[in-house]
Amino acid sequence: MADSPIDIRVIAHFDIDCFYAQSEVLRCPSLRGRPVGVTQKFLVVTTNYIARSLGVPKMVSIDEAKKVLPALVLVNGEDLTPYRAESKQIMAVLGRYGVVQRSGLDEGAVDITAQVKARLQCGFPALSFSSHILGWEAVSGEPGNDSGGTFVNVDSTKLELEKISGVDTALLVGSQVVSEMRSAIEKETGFQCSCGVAQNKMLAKLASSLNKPSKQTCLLSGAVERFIAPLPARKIPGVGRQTEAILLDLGVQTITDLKKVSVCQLSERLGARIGQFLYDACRGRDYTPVLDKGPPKSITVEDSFRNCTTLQQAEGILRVLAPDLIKRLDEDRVETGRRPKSLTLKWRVQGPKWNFISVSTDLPVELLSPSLSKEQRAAVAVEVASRLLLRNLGHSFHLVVLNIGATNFVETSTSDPAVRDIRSFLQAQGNSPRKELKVTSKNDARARRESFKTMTSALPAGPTGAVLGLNFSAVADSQKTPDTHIFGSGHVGDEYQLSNSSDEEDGWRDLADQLKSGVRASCPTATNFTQTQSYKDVSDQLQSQQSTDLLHSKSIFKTSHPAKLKQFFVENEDVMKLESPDSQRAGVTNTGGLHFRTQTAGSSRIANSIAKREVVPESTSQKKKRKSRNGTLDAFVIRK
DNA sequence: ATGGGTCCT
DNA sequence: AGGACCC
Repeated sequence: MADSPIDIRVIAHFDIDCFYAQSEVLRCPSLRGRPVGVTQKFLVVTTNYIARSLGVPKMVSIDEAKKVLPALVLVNGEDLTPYRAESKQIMAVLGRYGVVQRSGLDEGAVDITAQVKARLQCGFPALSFSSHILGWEAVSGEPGNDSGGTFVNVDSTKLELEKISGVDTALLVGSQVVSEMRSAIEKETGFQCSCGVAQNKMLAKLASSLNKPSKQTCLLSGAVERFIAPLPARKIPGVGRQTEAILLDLGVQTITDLKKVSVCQLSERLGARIGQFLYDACRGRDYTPVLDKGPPKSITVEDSFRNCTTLQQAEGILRVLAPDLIKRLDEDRVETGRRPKSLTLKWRVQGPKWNFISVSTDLPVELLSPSLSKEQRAAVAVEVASRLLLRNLGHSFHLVVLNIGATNFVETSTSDPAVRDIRSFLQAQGNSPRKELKVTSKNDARARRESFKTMTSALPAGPTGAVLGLNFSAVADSQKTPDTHIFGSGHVGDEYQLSNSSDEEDGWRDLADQLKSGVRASCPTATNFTQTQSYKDVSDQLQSQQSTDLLHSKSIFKTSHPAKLKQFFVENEDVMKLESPDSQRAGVTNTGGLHFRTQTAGSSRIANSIAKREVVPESTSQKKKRKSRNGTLDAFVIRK
């Protein structure tokens, strides 16, 4: 039965040809035309196709490779930094054509169904591309080739359109799209790749490895069964050594063998999930969508070595690794705004058992603190890691691999790209229409906003203040510990009820009274930091006191969560640094990222607008007035 | 094996 | 925390 058009998918699987080796050749043109191998430690991890044609496969020892081919040019590829950067460029090109699911630096699946459908809107589009095609005979009337597919320069004149099924039509148009994608990648990044086009991720991946390098293979529907039937079960992505061994025990070698085993039998030996997966896979079925997995869930650095038997040696290794980790975490923060919560240490000891041992701990906030030098932060990492090692290894050990990394990333206020660079953000406010801020965090950001609305609408009408820029609100913890506050992030445009007093300090006191009167039990509200002390001062204070007045003159709240408060200060330090005498002069109280302007009764227009939750641009006269005092803040906009 | 990653249990 | 899998 034919698939309904709504079920048809066209998936392309891309695989950059010998990625590391190609990268080295691209960055060092004198290598072009020569056999090249990329090394990590004592291994040649990959070779270009020239080297392969001269007898050097990938994953051989350097000694062996040199013996086979003395002319082999070896390049060290232990530092993945350039590969990561190039991979990102390539993935960005792919991303223009559909959702991309990366797997490793050099591979990815792209769902190009939408592209295909768009081209079929106006009937069968003109085709012009070269591809290997399995099942060619069914759509052309020409003879086909089952080993690797028929190589054809496709154009519409070769096709017997009336004979082609909807699925195959889509796959052929998809191949046209893929041909253009490969050209785009090569033109924009220099990289050549191989590609498979099929109805699902598994088949596309299998097809992509059929013809290399720099070739594409299309697997038409009629050829699926006979293509996969003779393949070893191990070829199914997801079937590794262990599963292969169990299948062999069941008498299964090929996909054809696998088809004869019942789901029950498979599930018995391998668990229901893998059982069902294999049952589908050997029939060419893979219903899993192409999913963008987002930024990495862990960032780690590691090294391997021959002997590391003392803590001093381990620390030496960590001192090399830690700066790399810090650098990568910083880059990640610039890109994503998130922060890792856990530090993991993983190692392998010498011996027949090659398994990794791993431990994790809370990642010390100092590791990410912008006020500490990179060296200081690296030293913190080394210290924590070495303590972890000492605790878990005892005194006699022999490490061969050491890995340190960060996981458990959480969104922060700066995870929102719109507020990541508050400097440009604030500058942009005056000139551009207000950007809708997206609340992306899966946590309680939405709930917080909702409860905030409840709070602001429940409060009596009256003069109101509004947050001008990025703000942080203190979320009341719970009733059980009065005077306890957890610090979280608020949002641009959140509104706060302030006092009608023109005296800032009274305003804050009123706010505190509101909180005390019970509003805070269920609602987030504003808190008040002033930026008169550096993080270090606060940190010292926090360390010396269990509960501390935040700051002298304007502090209202106490905290019973010094650790969380400290975390908050570290997280937001870069924002807090924005504090400038200018904003003081402007009559704006910048309180640790909170930009408040107190509205007196005279500003009824704005007060009303806030009540109605309108967007209110600052009036020209207001702006002029303020600009005459200072020019740092360009807009006063209230949202919702 | 290398220097990374993923997801599941 | 460890295992199986992927490149």
